[in-house]
Formats: sequence, C-alpha cells, structure tokens
Amino acid sequence: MPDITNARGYAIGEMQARTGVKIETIRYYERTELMPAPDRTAGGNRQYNHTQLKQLFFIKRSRELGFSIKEIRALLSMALTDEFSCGEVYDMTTEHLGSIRQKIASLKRLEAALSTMAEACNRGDMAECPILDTLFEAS
Amino acid sequence: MPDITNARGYAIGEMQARTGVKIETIRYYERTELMPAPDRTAGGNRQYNHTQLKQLFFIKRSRELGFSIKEIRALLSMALTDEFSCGEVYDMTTEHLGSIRQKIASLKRLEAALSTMAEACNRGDMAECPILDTLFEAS
DNA sequence: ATGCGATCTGTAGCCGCTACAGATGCAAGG
DNA sequence: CCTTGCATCTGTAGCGGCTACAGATCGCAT
Repeated sequence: MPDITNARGYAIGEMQARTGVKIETIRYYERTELMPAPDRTAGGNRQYNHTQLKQLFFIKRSRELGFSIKEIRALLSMALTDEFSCGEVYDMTTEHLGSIRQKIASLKRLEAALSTMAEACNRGDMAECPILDTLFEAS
Repeated sequence: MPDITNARGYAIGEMQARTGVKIETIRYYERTELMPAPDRTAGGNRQYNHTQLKQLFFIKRSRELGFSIKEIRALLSMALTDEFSCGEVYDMTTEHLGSIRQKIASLKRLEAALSTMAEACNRGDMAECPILDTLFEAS
C-alpha cells in the first residue's frame, strides 16, 4: 500500500520548506552521514522520501532541544534500528537535562553579576566607569 | 616610580599561571589583536609587562561574563583610551544582560520539555519509547 | 527553444579556541 | 663551557555546526 504523497518524493527545497532546515544544512547532514544519501533524479537532483522527511524532522526537533549532533546520532541509531533500551534514551535525556540546568545556573550567576555592575553605573559620563573598573580591578 | 614587580616582565607561561588563560589562547589573542604584541627577549620569547597582565585579566573576566570577543574589543578600546561614555558601556552591558535573560528563558523551556519527556518514560525496555516517539511524532 | 529559478559540487569562512609537529630558547647542574 | 630538559617558538590544521559563496547544470513553464 504505497503512499501516494510519496510518489514523486521531495526536492531539497521542499524539505527546507517543510522542516525549516536550510538547504545547505541538509546537504551538510548528508555529508556527515546524519542523513542518508537520497535518491537522485536522472539529472542528479536529490529526491527525498517520506521516511527521510520524518528523519529530518527528528533531527530538527532534537537540535531545538539542544542535543548535539553526536547525541542525535546515538538517538537516531536507537530509533531507527528498534534496538534501543528506553533506559539508555532516558539516561541521555536526563544527562542532557542536567547540563541544561547547569547552564541555566551559570547564566543566572552571570545575570546577577552583570546587573549588579549595571546598577552601579549611573549612566552618565564620568571619570570612572564602574563597569570598566570592575572588569579591570576586581580579582 | 617604576614597578619593581615589572622589572623583568612575565614569560607567557607565567601569564598563564597568573590568569588561567592558556598559552595557545594568549597567542591567539595576539594574532587577532585582542592583546598587543609584547616585547621579546633576545632569543625571541615573549615578555609581558604589568599593563598587559591587567589587560589579559580584563579579557578573561569579560569572557567569563559571556561577552563575545567583538564586544570585548569595544570595551577594551573604551577602557584603554579613556574616551568612553559610561552610557555606551552601560548599554552594551544591559543589552548583553538581555540576551543572557533570553538564553535563560529558552533553556528553561528546553528544561520543561525534556523533563516532561523524561517523566513519560518509565525507564524500562518497551515496544515504544515515549522520548523517541515524541521526537519522531510531535510536530 | 528559451528563459529563469532551483539545484548541483566544491571550497572557504565563521567563532573561539585547541592540538599538534618540529625547531629553538633558556636556566640550572656538572 | 657543555649538556640536559623544560619552556617557548612558528605554522598549520582541526573542532562543531553550520553558512556563504562561485560557477556549472537541471528542470519546468512558456
């Protein structure tokens, strides 16, 4: 029962239109084997199928969630072979979650430091700039 | 009134030891003109002075606060020429602060999405993995 | 047939480092 | 003075994750 929407496949530009992933990036994913090499037309243009479209969506969503290419590679190989352990996926996810929480904490520290500095600056031209002073002198 | 601690200058390794900035990175900063070219010994080794040490500290602190190299270049040129307006520095700082707050917000969204996914996963081997399913199917 | 946008390949650049290799410098010990 | 051995030198290439060309070809509508 073939999929009619898949009959002619998608040109790379349509892949971009559907997923929002830029053409150059899609080709980059192919070069780095994150995406499989698609079929080609007689003239050599790429023709993607529905499975590949789904995979590109998968990659895009994972990138949006901050997974690295390497992590996505691992997720994909589990997702595509059906030989995954949910525990492994869970572990990757929670580990990733941990690093996100660390980033948040560290950004919050930056935020506090910067806003302290900004508050000390009364926003006029003066002999000493508290912000520059802080950068130069605090240690 | 010359500074005695400055009499012989600092070798690049001492700069690393004092600031924590790696030797290769210090040389990189010189190549990209973020740091001035220091004096050299007769044999050609770099010899830094106290001013340059302070500048490297400045750069390091600014990097720790998340300023880009380009932003640091601007801050430095204001700090070094004494022709700055505190308003400009303030604006850069608050703009930077804004982008940090955006990053925090976006990371928090990621955190929420990931922890929802992780909660849905009951951590056993099963036919369908909720995490992979989410990545594949949600759109 | 023609025109024109979409796509092709290949290569180089972006940021902010980091990591070599292979050649020297330099200071301390004998 | 000479050796030893660590520190430093230059130059170049690589990392991740794209992005941006140039110059050639494809493919579809008129």
